[in-house]
Amino acid sequence: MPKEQATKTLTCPVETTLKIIGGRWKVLIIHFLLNDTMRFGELTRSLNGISARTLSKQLRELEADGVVHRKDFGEIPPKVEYSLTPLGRSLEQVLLSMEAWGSTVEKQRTKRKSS
Amino acid sequence: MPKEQATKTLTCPVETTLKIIGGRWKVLIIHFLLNDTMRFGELTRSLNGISARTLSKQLRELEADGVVHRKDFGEIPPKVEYSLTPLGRSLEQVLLSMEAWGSTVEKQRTKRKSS
DNA sequence: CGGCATCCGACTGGATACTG
DNA sequence: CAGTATCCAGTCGGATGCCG
Repeated sequence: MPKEQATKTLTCPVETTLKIIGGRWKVLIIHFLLNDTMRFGELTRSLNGISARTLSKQLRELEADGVVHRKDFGEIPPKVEYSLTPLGRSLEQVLLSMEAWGSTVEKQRTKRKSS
Repeated sequence: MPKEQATKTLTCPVETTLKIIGGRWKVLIIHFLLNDTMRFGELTRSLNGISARTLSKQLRELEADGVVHRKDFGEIPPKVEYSLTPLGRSLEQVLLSMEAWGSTVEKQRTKRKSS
């Protein structure tokens, strides 16, 4: 039985960050959770096309890395809420700088196409 | 002949950034090139353990994405220098914020271990 | 509703050998 | 020196089906 374990520390903090947020849907998940606490089903609908297994895995990894908090209400029918930890919320600055840079790349590409 | 093509634009600028710098060695390559223009062999030695094929591929991708500039001197023996484009240099802010966040993660992990 | 188990295909990156 | 060609292994994420 493989116990969930947090991403291994690499030599460089930048790579640590990359390992944690580098998953296919992770920045999107974080993006949504920055606005709201959300349930599993809400996330499934927001992340158009993600499968339950994949969403589950990404969330467990984020949880293991201390970015996401999982609150299980232990009810029937099941109810689980996901939110960001303080560490997760502190990722906003990183995402903002990445978004700013990504935007300049996209602008540059548009210019190249029209030239 | 498979033409090198830049990473496809995704819905979100953050994912664009991730696609471009998400490769196994890319942030390290950028890190070194922020300090210096470097030759292929220098990079090989700096990135301990990377194979020629892998380094070549990562560099071509970074070049296709407009981050790295490749200058071939066309001499025998071959001499090629790699440097960052202005766009590549503008990544420094992104790497700094990622490094800052990654450091806090590592500190937190250390605390957890010692508790 | 919120998962987990199983199976699987695609992609990435590594090892090795060879070349202009 | 700076690659390319070939082959291969590990990982990631998707599809599907089942369950409490």
